Amino acid sequence: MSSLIRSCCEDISHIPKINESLPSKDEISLISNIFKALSDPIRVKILFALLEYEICVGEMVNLLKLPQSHVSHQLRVLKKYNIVTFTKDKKMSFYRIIDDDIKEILKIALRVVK
Amino acid sequence: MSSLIRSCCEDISHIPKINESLPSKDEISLISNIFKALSDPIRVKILFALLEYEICVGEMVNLLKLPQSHVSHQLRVLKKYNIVTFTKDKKMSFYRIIDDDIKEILKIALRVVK
DNA sequence: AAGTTATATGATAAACTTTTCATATGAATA
DNA sequence: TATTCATATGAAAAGTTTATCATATAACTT
Repeated sequence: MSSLIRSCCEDISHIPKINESLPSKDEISLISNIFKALSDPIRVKILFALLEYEICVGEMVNLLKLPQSHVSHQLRVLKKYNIVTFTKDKKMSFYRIIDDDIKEILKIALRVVK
Repeated sequence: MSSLIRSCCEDISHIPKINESLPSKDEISLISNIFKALSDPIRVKILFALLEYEICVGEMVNLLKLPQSHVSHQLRVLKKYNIVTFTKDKKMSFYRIIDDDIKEILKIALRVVK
């Protein structure tokens, strides 16, 4: 992983080769959407809480100490980008992370900043 | 990883336990900054190109077909959040990804969208 | 059925990001 | 040292996101 090829506009072009190796336009857009979902500290805090818990909105309000509508809006962003889903039980919605790969991304990011 | 504890504002509080398990405020802010850096499709494209290459700005302009100042500004964002660094050689700046963990995050995100 | 509780939605102001154009810097070459 | 080329920076318009308040919905309770 550490010996990188150098690509420069002066020498013979690596661009066709690089272009072949890149994800498609749609994939790139979906990938950047995942990271957009994770790019806010409140949402990151929610997601670290959801690593091992399934949490209802009221409990998140207690955890985050933010207005309930603010918490709901943040959960909406996470839902919109397919990071979380929820199960209804009585009056409550219990949120959880959909994909273990997202948990893995969060754990690696924590390792990076540690 | 799949058996989650349910935390609800109605029953005995899991909040002290959850709070202990969470990264600090500063760590959460740094983590969300990593994701902010990755939250734009142009920057994601740049980073996938940098997975196996060290690329100068002019070559990125050729690859992305965007104005040179736009590419420079995007690289600035990636530098600001410590995702990339560069080596000067003659008149040129060759950019590369600093940390293999960031490469790992990008590869996992690609797997998620595939 | 009326009241209460849990969550979601809509509208909007404030804050931030993206994109562009123009220009600056700084290194190499004539 | 003047010119050229590669990259960086600054300012500003356009676009997007965040945070807040007010209100809506929907499901239980009385």
